[in-house]
Amino acid sequence: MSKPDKREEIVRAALEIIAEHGFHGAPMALIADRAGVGAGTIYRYFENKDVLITELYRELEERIYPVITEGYSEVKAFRERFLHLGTALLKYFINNPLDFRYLEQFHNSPYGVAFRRDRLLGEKEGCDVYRELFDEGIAQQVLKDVPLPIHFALAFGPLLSVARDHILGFITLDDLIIARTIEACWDAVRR
Amino acid sequence: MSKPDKREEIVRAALEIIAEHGFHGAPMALIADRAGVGAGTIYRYFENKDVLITELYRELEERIYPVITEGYSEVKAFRERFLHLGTALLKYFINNPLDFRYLEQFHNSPYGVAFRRDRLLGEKEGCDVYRELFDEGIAQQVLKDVPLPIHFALAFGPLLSVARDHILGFITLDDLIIARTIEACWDAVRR
Amino acid sequence: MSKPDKREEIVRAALEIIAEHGFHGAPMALIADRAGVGAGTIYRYFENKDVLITELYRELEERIYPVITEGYSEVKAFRERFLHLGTALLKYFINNPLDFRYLEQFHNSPYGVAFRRDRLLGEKEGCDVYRELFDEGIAQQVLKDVPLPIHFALAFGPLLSVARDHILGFITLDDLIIARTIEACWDAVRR
Amino acid sequence: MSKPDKREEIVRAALEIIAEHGFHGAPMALIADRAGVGAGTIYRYFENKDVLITELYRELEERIYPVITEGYSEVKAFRERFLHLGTALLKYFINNPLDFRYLEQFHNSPYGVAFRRDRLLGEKEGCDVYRELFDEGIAQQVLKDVPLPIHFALAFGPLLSVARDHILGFITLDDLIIARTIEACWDAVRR
DNA sequence: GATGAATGAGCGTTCATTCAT
DNA sequence: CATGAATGAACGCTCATTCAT
Repeated sequence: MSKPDKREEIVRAALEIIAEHGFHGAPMALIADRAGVGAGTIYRYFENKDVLITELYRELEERIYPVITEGYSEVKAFRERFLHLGTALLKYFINNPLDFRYLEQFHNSPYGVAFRRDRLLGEKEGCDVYRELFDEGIAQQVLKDVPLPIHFALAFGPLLSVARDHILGFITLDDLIIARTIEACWDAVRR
Repeated sequence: MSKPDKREEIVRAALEIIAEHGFHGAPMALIADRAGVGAGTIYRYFENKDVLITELYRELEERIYPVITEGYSEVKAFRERFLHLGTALLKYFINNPLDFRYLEQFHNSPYGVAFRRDRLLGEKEGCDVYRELFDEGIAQQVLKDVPLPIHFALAFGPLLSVARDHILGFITLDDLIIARTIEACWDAVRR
Repeated sequence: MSKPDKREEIVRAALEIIAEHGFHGAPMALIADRAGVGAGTIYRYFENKDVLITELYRELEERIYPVITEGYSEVKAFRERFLHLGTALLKYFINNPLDFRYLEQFHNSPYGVAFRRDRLLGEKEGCDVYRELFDEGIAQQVLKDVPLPIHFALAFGPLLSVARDHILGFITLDDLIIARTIEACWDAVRR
Repeated sequence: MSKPDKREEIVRAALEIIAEHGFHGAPMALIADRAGVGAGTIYRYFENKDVLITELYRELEERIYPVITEGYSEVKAFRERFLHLGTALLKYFINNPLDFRYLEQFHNSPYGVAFRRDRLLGEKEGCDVYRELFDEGIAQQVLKDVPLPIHFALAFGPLLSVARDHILGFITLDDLIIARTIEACWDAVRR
């Protein structure tokens, strides 16, 4: 197993175990085991558990981005673009429940809060397609006159909630319901 | 300090610490300290940490209910009732950030999932005003034709997200923004 | 409930619980509960748990003595007396399994060792019928020429072992087997 | 210190402390200390305290067996074989008082009872020399006509009692007394 | 005298991290 | 580089004992 391979295995193992059992149900020794490496090896690639967790988050973001933006064109109508990005994200979550559950764990934790604070304040790079789209929508007065974070909430709030319910088995989403949900989000944000 | 006082102090301390640091950042010894009682004392009132956590959740629910429903009248127009309940809940969260953060911690944890499963399947009692309202709205075709959990997501998803952002200091809500946010949620669910 | 009653209830409860679950499976609070008294009340009658345990032992000894010696006559033949005392003790244990298990717990513990040391060294009073009988047997050369403790071992060792097996359900004793067992013990000690 | 060394040290420390103070007088931390290892280290070798206790018991059994059976020959006369096994066991106990006291603690505890039940019912392997010897003696009518457990009681009961007395300093055994004691046991079991 | 709520030392156990090999 | 045995601080929880009522 070559060096980058080990790193990858560690990240994969961490994703699986943390998504399923949470940060505190994921001992480093178990992650190492599942990754097929020694416990000490993790510390060659990640300074400590916190770094591993944060790094994994960043990798997930990067993995999602190209999937979301596939077929996305900035020349399409605004509404269409909104629906595209919403639908793509929701479907990504449904198809990658481990990723979703990890992201949820992360957001709902001290890690996530600190991360988000950096994002908002430091203007670090993120899933900026969304930001650009909303900024444009506000500028063009297609979207309601509320601050950006409210729009994020109106769009992503239901989306995450619906994804969670689906993954936990409380509802079963199909294409029709997905479409109606995203359109409802559109009703929320549009003027 | 009288008997019920101690229980109350324990509950208060647990709320504070868990809201701030999560379940795993809240050792029983620290809760006891903050409550001004001995470590063993907690176990006179709560069988174990899990029970304390679940019980605290239930108490919060009970505390919230009357506040939410104050001034709520079933004879008012549907839209008005929706706005009332949404606004009341959001304001409650803003005014009681510890409660909000605790509820978030709870929902995003095995406790919360199990709890919710019971709610959905067992039809246990809960914040049923919401359920009744949505059921009525669907029946009367005031609301969009999507399953109940989708409506919950469309209404509560943004609300929780907005409350979180406010409490974490990412935005500052005022009455106007609150009103616009809830109205946007109304746009999402209404036909 | 009058004062001596409470003491009696405590002793009874302690016997039951300790016999069943051992010293460490018998919290004072549980004993108090079973006795129908407050936890603090035990300390009015017994200085601490150790004293309760030792006191209970002494009471059992006193309870056993008259049962054992009933119908016992020092004028009967030596062998007959031996068989009487052996049979009586074994039957007592079988009929009072709680007593037996308590005594076993006690003997096999620091308490028991200290107690026995006092007995042997300090010549404190005990179940002296046995001692007198064996002393006489040795003096009269009816018994083998080995020290007194060896005789105790030869007589009581099998007896306790057999009682334990019966109480634990490994064997079922009847009058015939009991008789044969005690006679075998007689073969062991007699010249 | 190499790996098996640590395990050995832990086992030795556990034997010492438990033999001296009983299971409940032997905190894991103390065992670790005495073994010269960290508290957590014990758990690398033994899943938990119960497993350590049971494992230690098994090791003692295995340690004893070859000592007992040294010079034992199945072709010798029955009486001689009985005396050999009895004497060997008693001497082993005298020479290894820690082993003896540990075994006593074990037998007189839930562990021991469960263990023995398995032995009797499940026909698991154990110190089967004894069983075979007694079975043969019963079959050949050399031994009295009583069930096997009675024979065990008649032979081991006094033996354990005598060993205990010696180890606690209540008597001092020498070869003569040992021989007489075992011969007395022989008188007990033989027809 | 009787109570039982309160205590806190002490237990068995876990796990992030280190470091000799 | 990689390992995994070793660590020990920290956890949740128990229970003998005390003392205000």
